[in-house]
Amino acid sequence: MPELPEVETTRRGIEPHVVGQQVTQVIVRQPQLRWPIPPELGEQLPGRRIESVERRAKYLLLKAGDGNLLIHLGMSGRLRVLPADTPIGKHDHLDIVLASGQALRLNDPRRFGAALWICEDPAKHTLFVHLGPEPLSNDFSGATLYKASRKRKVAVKNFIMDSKIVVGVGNIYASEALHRVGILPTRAAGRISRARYDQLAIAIKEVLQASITQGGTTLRDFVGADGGSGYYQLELAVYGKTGQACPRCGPAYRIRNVVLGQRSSFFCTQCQH
DNA sequence: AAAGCGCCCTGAAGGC
DNA sequence: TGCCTTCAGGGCGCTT
Repeated sequence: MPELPEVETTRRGIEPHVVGQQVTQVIVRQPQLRWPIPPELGEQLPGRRIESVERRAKYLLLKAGDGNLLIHLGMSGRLRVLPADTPIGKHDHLDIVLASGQALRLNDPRRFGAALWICEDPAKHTLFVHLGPEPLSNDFSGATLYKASRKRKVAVKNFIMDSKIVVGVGNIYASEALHRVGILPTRAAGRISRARYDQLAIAIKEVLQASITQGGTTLRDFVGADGGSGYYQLELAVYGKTGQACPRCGPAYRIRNVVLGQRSSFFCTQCQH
């Protein structure tokens, strides 16, 4: 389930293999992803040269002339660069074949991902217009969270997972960051002080950055762009640890699980308030 | 405007 | 063993 660190790791993994490459062919085997892969992708992309691979939120943008290939990995998507004649496997929905003889191959069992062709400036696209700041940028801070949260009654965990507030904070890192700073995920966003939001913003940056540094995290099925393991190496304190001892409070206190906004949330009632 | 939740999908895990 | 059910998850978009 790619979170932002996995997407960034994927971006870095594919970048050297695709930038500067001309696309020779687009092979769509299964167009029914989150949105259907548009015919324009196959019509426009061949013959173009990929100029850059950028990331905005969890979207990857491959710039090719006046258009962009947008890719979202959903929760089970993987991108790999491999020889174009590599036998296809189950759920290999899309190949972008390159002049180098390699192909960028999208595999996505659950098909929550997307591949779109965007002609306009991506920043003006409806998917991007309402996005909040990048969590690792200087545009994101405790002030961002504090200002946006006044009078908001939504649970703080849902609040920090709202892409209009800040992008790229997924379910795992939301729980982890809140535990780090001792904030209860159920607490109303509007009832948290500026000082605590300063800490929270730092914690979000820390967990995301640490995970990117580790080369991406995952629970199960992430494999890096070159096929290497992206298995989660960063120690998770609370996510998925229901019933286990809180690493901060010791064996007398157990991690609890509550569903917020239809997402499992993990926390310790002793050290989080 | 804000909040809540349905939905898209497959595979893993658990129950019987 | 095998079938069935449940759950997981990102995030758009509809409803209240």
